[in-house]
Amino acid sequence: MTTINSETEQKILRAAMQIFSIEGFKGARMQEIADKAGINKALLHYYYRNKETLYKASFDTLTFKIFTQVNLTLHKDTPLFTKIENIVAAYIDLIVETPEVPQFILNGIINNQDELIKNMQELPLDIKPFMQQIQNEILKGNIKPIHPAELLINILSLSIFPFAARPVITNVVGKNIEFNFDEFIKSRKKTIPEFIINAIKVEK
Amino acid sequence: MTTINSETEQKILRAAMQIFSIEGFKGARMQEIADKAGINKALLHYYYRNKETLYKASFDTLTFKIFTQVNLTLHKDTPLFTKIENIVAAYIDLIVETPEVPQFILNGIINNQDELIKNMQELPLDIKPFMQQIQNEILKGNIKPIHPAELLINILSLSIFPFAARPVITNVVGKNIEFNFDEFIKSRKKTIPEFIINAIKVEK
DNA sequence: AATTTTCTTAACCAAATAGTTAAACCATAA
DNA sequence: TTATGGTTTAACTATTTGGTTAAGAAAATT
Repeated sequence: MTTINSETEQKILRAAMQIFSIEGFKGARMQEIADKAGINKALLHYYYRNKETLYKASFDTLTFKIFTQVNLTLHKDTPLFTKIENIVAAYIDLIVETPEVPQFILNGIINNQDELIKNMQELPLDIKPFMQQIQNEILKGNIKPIHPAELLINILSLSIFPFAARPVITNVVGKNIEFNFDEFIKSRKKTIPEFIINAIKVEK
Repeated sequence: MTTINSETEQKILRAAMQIFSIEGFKGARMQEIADKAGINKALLHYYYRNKETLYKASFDTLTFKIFTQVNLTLHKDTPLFTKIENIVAAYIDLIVETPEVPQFILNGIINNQDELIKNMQELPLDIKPFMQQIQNEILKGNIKPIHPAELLINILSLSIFPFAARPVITNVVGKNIEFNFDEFIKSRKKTIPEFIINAIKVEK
């Protein structure tokens, strides 16, 4: 490859991320990925020695994108409540843009790709400043005592889970009432931060 | 089989649920399931014609267990806040007991087993009374306005997601601070309901 | 004791699929 | 023009694995 990231390589990566997300590691076929990328199997192996290599490249690309994004939001010097809004919005936008992300990550976990998870430790995500900010707000009496890690996990849970569980949600809820998932997600950018802020803020 | 559910059949189902949870449908090997069940492949096919049958049986067994449990909690005639505590506790207990559940369900989703998801519609889960109860509390001014379905989804998100994302959480959080997942989960039976109730209750 | 059901062993088949290889084509840049 | 590296085609291999089969052993049922 002449350039560090040739166009073809990008096409392959994009295709691989999609197929792996939907099919999982074992379920994905190299032929299918090649087809989706608009190339052939031989060229696929020309760029990526084997399935593992391709999978790892896909996983790394996605996680790096997410972690960088989240890390950026966490480090910006904004008031806590605004920051919470930003984190939620960043997550939701990211997932709407590339809906395969949560499935892919969870699939990576499920397939017990321990190595991959270990590699995530190398990724840029430093939650200490955010945790410090929360501690400060607690000390100042602005929010109720809560473990900073727990607050972060709650934010992630509320933002990500509905995407992973989408089919179950639409079926179970839709069975009972009128329900439009896309509208629901749109509204969540507002309702999640509201929910969280209500949960932690101290009435004065 | 003479009895409706022979001991062997149970052993197979248990093994299948575990393997399918970890490996997914494609990733699971019949031989591996047979080994885990302590029997041989021929007998496996003696009880379950093929992989699909076995997968469906596993999925149905698990989902039926969950849905029945949750449905029971939702229908009990308890005050809303108590009910929220009960739902969370029921979920956490259930997952701690059979940790493969969330992974299995998500794997089912990922593998696009549309049929299976459709089958879930047949399962006993009627959320209307719970939604009615929430509406009543809103009208009585006891809790802030929130879409009942959204509240339910929030409850599920906070309860289930950490299990699905466990490896990521332990790595990311553990990288920054001392973190014990089991203790964290234990504490969640209290902190999740607190968090939710704080988020929705009206100060008087 | 006779019979039916459950279970094992072990060999086998067929399909799917990861990965290889070789020969040739094509664009581009030296 | 020629050399190089990206790309295609197509055939081939080796392996994995779902599923079958047959013969019989063990256990339960009659």
